Amino acid sequence: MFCSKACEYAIRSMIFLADQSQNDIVPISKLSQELEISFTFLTKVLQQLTEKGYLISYKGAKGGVCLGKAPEEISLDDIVQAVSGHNMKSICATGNPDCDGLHPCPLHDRWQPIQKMLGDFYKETNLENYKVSLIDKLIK
Amino acid sequence: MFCSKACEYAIRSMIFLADQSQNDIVPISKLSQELEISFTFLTKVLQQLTEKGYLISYKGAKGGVCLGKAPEEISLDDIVQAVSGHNMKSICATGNPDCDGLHPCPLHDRWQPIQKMLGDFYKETNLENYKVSLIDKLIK
DNA sequence: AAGAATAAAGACTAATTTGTCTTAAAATAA
DNA sequence: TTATTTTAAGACAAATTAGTCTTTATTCTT
Ligand code: FES
Ligand code: FES
Repeated sequence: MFCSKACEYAIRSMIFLADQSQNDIVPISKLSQELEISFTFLTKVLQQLTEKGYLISYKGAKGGVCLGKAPEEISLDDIVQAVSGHNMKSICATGNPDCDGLHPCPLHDRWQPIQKMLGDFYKETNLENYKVSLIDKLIK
Repeated sequence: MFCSKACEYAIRSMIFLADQSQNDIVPISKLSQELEISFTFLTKVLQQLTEKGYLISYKGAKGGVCLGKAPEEISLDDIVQAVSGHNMKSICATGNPDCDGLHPCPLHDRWQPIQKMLGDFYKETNLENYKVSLIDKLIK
């Protein structure tokens, strides 16, 4: 819905890897089993993350992938951008390609605060803090 | 991004119609010109809104479409649902088909407040109040 | 009654996304 | 070295979405 299937698979895979207590090397076959995603398709999706440095891949026996950066250095927005080529920063509710306020669509004023929170969520959520609910954050 | 092109076209068309001072009958050809959307494609999209009663269509010379209900009776969520068949109420950030809290994905806790605001936005925004910014609403 | 304007409907095409299959390349294990 | 395990890469197929084209039915105008 918000992003493509490919994006969703990427996010789920990255979270799975972040959940490994050590930054272990996990074969994509295992990821595909655990997350119930087609192995060959997942391989292609994760290649895009490897290209951008968010994953490191190892060929051969005992090979697989592991996080390429510290968990707090990888945001959901990074993942979305790597896989789908655009971020969640300027999404217009009516499909305007640039929701920048210069050429606002009729929904712009009302949509903007929602859009802002959405963009912040993707940018500020990373593989370290994704477990912390935003409500907890407000309580503290 | 959030919805399909068809959805975006539907929302833009409905807002255009709501902006007519009277609830005039507007030919789809005019909508397609003003909004720069393919005429034949737009015709098919708007047919779905006519089926659900959100539009009334008139064939023949001087024909066209007009709103089928009072503007405040038509929410963005109604439009999305009519055209794409699903609403914005339970959207999981990782593609989980039912984001209901029973089978939460790893992002659920953190995502939920955002999801709530998003759902409320689509449900509470209608063709009458879409111009009112949510910031204004808070100030009052 | 005849012609023009308009939505409806259905078959078709094009583009994009999703997914499969096969082969190659690299690394480990025996 | 040879076999096995794994990612990489590219061609292909299937599904979904977007868009076109043509015909029909309806309504207004003259
Ligand atoms: S231009 Fe549409 S929401 Fe900003
Ligand atoms: S199940 Fe994924 S956000 Fe609720």
